Amino acid sequence: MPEEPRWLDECEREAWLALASLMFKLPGALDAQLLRDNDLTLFDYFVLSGLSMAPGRTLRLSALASQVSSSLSRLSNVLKRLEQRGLLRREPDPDNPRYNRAVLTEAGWDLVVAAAPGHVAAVRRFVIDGLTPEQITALREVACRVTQQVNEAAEDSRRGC
Amino acid sequence: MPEEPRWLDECEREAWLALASLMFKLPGALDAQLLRDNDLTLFDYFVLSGLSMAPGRTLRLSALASQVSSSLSRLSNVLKRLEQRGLLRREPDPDNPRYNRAVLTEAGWDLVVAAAPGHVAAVRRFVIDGLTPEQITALREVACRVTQQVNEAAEDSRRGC
DNA sequence: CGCATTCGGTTCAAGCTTGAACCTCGGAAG
DNA sequence: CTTCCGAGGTTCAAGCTTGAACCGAATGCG
Repeated sequence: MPEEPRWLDECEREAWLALASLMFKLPGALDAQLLRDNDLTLFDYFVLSGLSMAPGRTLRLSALASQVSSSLSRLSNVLKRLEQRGLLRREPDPDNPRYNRAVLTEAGWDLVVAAAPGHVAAVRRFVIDGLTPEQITALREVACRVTQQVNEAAEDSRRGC
Repeated sequence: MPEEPRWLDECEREAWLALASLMFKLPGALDAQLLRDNDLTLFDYFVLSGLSMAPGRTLRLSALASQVSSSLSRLSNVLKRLEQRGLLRREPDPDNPRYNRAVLTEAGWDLVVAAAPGHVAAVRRFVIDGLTPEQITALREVACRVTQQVNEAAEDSRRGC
């Protein structure tokens, strides 16, 4: 249906290629640090850290999934592994027993506390410390905007079923 | 070794979380469009597109790997699949027969040409069209900077062996 | 000359992600 | 009442990525 598509101009192309390069490399770099030092992937860390900041160190699974931008399927698999390592438990939500929640254990909390400094240092090294304050603000705005566009598209295509 | 780590302030944290969210969602959204419409992953597309823009539609494997920010191992696996689909060939480099090159076939070229409009439209929809020209420039600078930091860290750790 | 290292690339096993299929439970609609 | 549907989760097979081990060909370097 696109008769003559609108190609990217030079500036847009460079921005997109740079972003693509970032997307391909940054996750690997952060994964590598966490795996080496704490035997966690970046995704594992986000899950545990998300729980650690929630009231009662607890979240409903679907809330957790949306917080870490993942499918329920992926989250379920990861939770199984983390539960086997004793870092969290799954249990029915006492308020509404048809929901499940994930609860961070003491061991899970300790691991987040132990992993956080190294992880934050890596985020600084790779991302934050190379940028000016204006660039950090711009990054936040751009990334929020893009995330929002992606979410809207996802909702649209759900509606379009 | 980190006595009291430098945590992220509110602004830095927001920027980092937004970027993380982007990194988790954007690749999936672009993959989904290409898979649905052209049976290619984003990574496949970058490989084919990289070849299509190279002189002679040909690149040495290691040059291609660095262009698409991937390990040689990953590239080798992907090339095997793309070669089986007849989209490219591998052959020794005539200039220096100990190197191998990947050469885009006619079918590969046709597929890139067919896939490009839809892919560009998705990049516009998810990324470019939501941003002002200043934001696009800022994005390029930020993403370049981050990529560079990651590359430097990778080189450092290679040196540090 | 010979030894070791590096570079370019491939392969393999282990682990991770994805999407589809499935299950259960609680409404809403007929 | 019962039938249907959707939301919350889980599971499974298929496919992808990763890192380590490996190979052959050059290129030091002693």
